[in-house]
Amino acid sequence: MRWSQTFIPTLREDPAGAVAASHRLLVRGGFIRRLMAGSYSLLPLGMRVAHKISGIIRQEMDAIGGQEFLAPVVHPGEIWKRTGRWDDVEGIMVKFEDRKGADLVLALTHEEVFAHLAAEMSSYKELPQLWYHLQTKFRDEARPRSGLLRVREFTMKDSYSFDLDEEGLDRQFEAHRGAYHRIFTRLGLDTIQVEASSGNMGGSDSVEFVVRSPTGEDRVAVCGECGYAANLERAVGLVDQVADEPRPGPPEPFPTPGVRTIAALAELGGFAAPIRQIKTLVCMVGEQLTLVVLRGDHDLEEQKLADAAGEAVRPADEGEIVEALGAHPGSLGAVGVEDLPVIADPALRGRSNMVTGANQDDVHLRGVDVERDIPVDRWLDMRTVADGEVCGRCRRGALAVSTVIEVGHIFKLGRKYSEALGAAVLDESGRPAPLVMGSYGIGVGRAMAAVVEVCHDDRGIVWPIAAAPFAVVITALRPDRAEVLEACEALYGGLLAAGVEVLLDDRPERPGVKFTDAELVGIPYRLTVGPRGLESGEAELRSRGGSVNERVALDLAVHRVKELIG
RNA sequence: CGGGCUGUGGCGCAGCUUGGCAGCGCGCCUGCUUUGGGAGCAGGAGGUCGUCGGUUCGAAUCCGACCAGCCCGACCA
Repeated sequence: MRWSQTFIPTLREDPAGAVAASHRLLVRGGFIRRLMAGSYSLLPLGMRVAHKISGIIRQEMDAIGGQEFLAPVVHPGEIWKRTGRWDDVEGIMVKFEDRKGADLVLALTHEEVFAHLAAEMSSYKELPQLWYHLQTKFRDEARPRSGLLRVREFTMKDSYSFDLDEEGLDRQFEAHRGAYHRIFTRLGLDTIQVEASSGNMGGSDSVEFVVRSPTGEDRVAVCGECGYAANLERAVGLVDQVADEPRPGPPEPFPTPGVRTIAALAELGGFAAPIRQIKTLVCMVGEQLTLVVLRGDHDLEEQKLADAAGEAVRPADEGEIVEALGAHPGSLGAVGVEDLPVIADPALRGRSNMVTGANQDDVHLRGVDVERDIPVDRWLDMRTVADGEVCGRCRRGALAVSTVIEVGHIFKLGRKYSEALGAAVLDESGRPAPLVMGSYGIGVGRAMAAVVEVCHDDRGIVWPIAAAPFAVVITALRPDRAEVLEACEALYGGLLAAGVEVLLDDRPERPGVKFTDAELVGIPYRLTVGPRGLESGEAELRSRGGSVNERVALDLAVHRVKELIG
């Protein structure tokens, strides 16, 4: 393509409010434009990158036996009601009605539709199946942010596997693990595979593919010894043991005027160090107001609690707390509370001589023996692991916590959707068997943004060749001179004939403008053709990453470029 | 949903405190000069100052409501 005739609106300045590098650079480079919060148009350059990424995804999905479909974006509410998600995912699901008043929803994912399609199968002989599509999803996120990293409308490659049994599912799951690894590697992304919570997707196991980046929204823990890696929503570490000095007698109230936080209480002395406090939180677990207690220096990981309890969890509001306990947050405790269930973190097991709130404002209790004084109903691991903690699996290595971008997620779903939607086949013995499903997703735009987060410098994007909108840009200096234009056209024609994706910068701009634009846009190779080099029949060939910087004879340039891009 | 902030030509911003001609930089158009790292000169186009209402002789500016967006948090199939 010719730059002069292509819509590439580059900007000299960062867009207002853009913080993430991928956000700034994709907008400045003319790849994307925002329509509303969390909705972006792909411009020609962005579309080319999206095509590259989709192409790689298709190749790898096809290689593991995937068949490409295209399912609709607007679904009948009916199928979502059948799986129960009509109510479960309230909030981010956009619901509306057609002219007849029938319920419709915008696709947030496609388990229901594909399970519905799978209901047409009738024999185990048709299995296994692996179906996928690249299709728009819409999720009315509470807070879209960071350009393409978290949006409301996006294209996702989602695939769905159907098997007769768990062994089949395991094979498809492992095939996806391999395919995803290859996809991200080809895109230049160094991914970590981490155990993750399945959230309200349901199902047994899930693995996220994540890329280390400070811009990410997720945090994961990775063991340096055994390779254990898990999202903090699930990660398990070993808690350090604390030796308590026993203190005889019942808990003793003491006045703590104005003390509302763990830190403020700790200032009263060593006896109230955070590690010697009991943190009492009040949560709505399902429909039940529940006391949640942890060690003072530990944080609650809500998802771990939700998964362990098998219920949705939300923090109680202040009104609910005061009504139930008669005190405000800051003076709460679980000692002697009989009318509410108490869930405790195992780090509190066996602890004694601790400090906690007395359920009376400005009063705390000391000398609390956890198992003696608190009526614990359930012990559930629900604390957030901390950086440096000992690995919960190998019990030797240290867990390193890092911030990551989630670029892919694979789920073992089991039979939830197939049972709800009647997707079953007859097995060898002639009995109906609900299909065992898996689902697997990659966000195309997020992958694009992740590549930019990882591959950029202070001048702009540095695309890996596999994702680049063009492999080469020919920068024509003084295109108003016939000899320059002729040489560029010859090169351009030669590269096109050789099947190289080439952009000819034929704009009547000054050299500096062209160089900076080429670097901002991030095209991997640049051939510079100007009067100076033409005197010796040469062009200058540079790689955006800096590893190549050489002069090539014009008649060898096509060959040399082919050699470099492979 | 809570907290903080912002809305002024295509982009980035000033002006608002103390009401009185709507400005600057970049970009854009025309001409001339220039051309190996964001050119110079001259001329020019382009704005319901987010929306609605109020105060006032007069509102970008003051007041109210609403809308939109950004950042932090909550939330996140």
